Amino acid sequence: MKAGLKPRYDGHCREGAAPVKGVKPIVRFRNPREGDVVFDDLVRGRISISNTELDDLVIARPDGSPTYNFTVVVDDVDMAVSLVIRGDDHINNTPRQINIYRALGAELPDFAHVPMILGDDGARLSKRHGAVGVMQYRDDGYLPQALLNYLVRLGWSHGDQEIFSLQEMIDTFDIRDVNRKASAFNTEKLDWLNQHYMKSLPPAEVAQHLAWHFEQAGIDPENGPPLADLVSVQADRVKTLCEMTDQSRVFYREFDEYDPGAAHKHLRPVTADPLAAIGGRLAELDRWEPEMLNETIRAVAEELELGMGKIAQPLRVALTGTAVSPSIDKTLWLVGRERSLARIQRALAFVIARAAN
RNA sequence: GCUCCCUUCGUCUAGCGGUCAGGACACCGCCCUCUCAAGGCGGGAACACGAGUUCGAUUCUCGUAGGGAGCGCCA
Repeated sequence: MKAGLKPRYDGHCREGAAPVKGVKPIVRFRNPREGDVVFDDLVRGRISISNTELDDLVIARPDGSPTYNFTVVVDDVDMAVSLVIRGDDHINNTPRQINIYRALGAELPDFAHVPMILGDDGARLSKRHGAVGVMQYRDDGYLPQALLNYLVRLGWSHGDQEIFSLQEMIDTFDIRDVNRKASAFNTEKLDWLNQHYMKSLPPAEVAQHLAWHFEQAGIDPENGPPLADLVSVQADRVKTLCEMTDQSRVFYREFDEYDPGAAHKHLRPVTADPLAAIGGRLAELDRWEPEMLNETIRAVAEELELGMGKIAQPLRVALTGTAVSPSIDKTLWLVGRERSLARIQRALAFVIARAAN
């Protein structure tokens, strides 16, 4: 090491030696001393390394158990593995392994060393930092299609195409097109893809995944609108199924109290009449569909000569307890007839009580 | 220290000697609008650096810098 050389085996028993009493020997691989090991990596291209850089590595310990670089080769030869795809941290091991393949008289597989994936912050993923199991993404509310699509585009591309169905991935993917550079995971783009799939997949399919999240959150889907209906209106308002679940509670359960800010701003005494008028008109409806709900609200607004803002916001707070929800017709639709009428009455009572103070 | 690998917008990428260096996410602006979104339109934003090769380099070669990996009787 002082001479700037690598620490390595001195070749003491390279040409063979008699067993030494009291010493349990290890077994080393007799690596060629001259020439280069050259291989064509499917993603890196031609890689060449001199045999002088390779040591006579240990392949069996004193107890006879084999070591990694040896077992990997033996195992892959046994299984007739024809293509080895692994992280690029194994590039340095490959020449040693190739020499073992040759010594074994085995056919060489193709090698493809793919770069690793970095975290959102560009730092390497590790157990301590950022690394998670795939199922974590389900827990976090991502659809399988979104994760797959995101991952396939990380380090690989097919022209300018961003959206890939599973079949398209299978048809167009080629390991040779994979990039050599490590890429950073970008959750914002995953979010975008997730929303894309929530919006474009059949609502019923998304609903199946959503049902799992409802169960996790302890919400009974039977206590409100069909999940597919929910998906159709919430998909373009949230990034994940978790958000969708969180923001949809109000359609399945009563809320405790109004958001203070929203109530203060929108449930004012002046809204009593409009709310009462809307409640009355909605009660007369014989069907409860977005289109007629929308017409009804607009008609009331027109009759009272109020802008939609003056009508929709108080109603929104009445229905959901907050100032943010889907468009007012869809909100009414999802809350459902009975629950909507009841909540309007509740808001009315709140407004009247407030006026009395 | 030695060896190997990597380097285009903030991020994911297209490019494979001649392009106004293209797309996507994100960001900014405008439009739409009952809130929040979604959507539409537009905008800013990159070839790490230095030498070569060449009529011409993002592209080919060699250096430099920066980053990563390996140099185990761990996998």
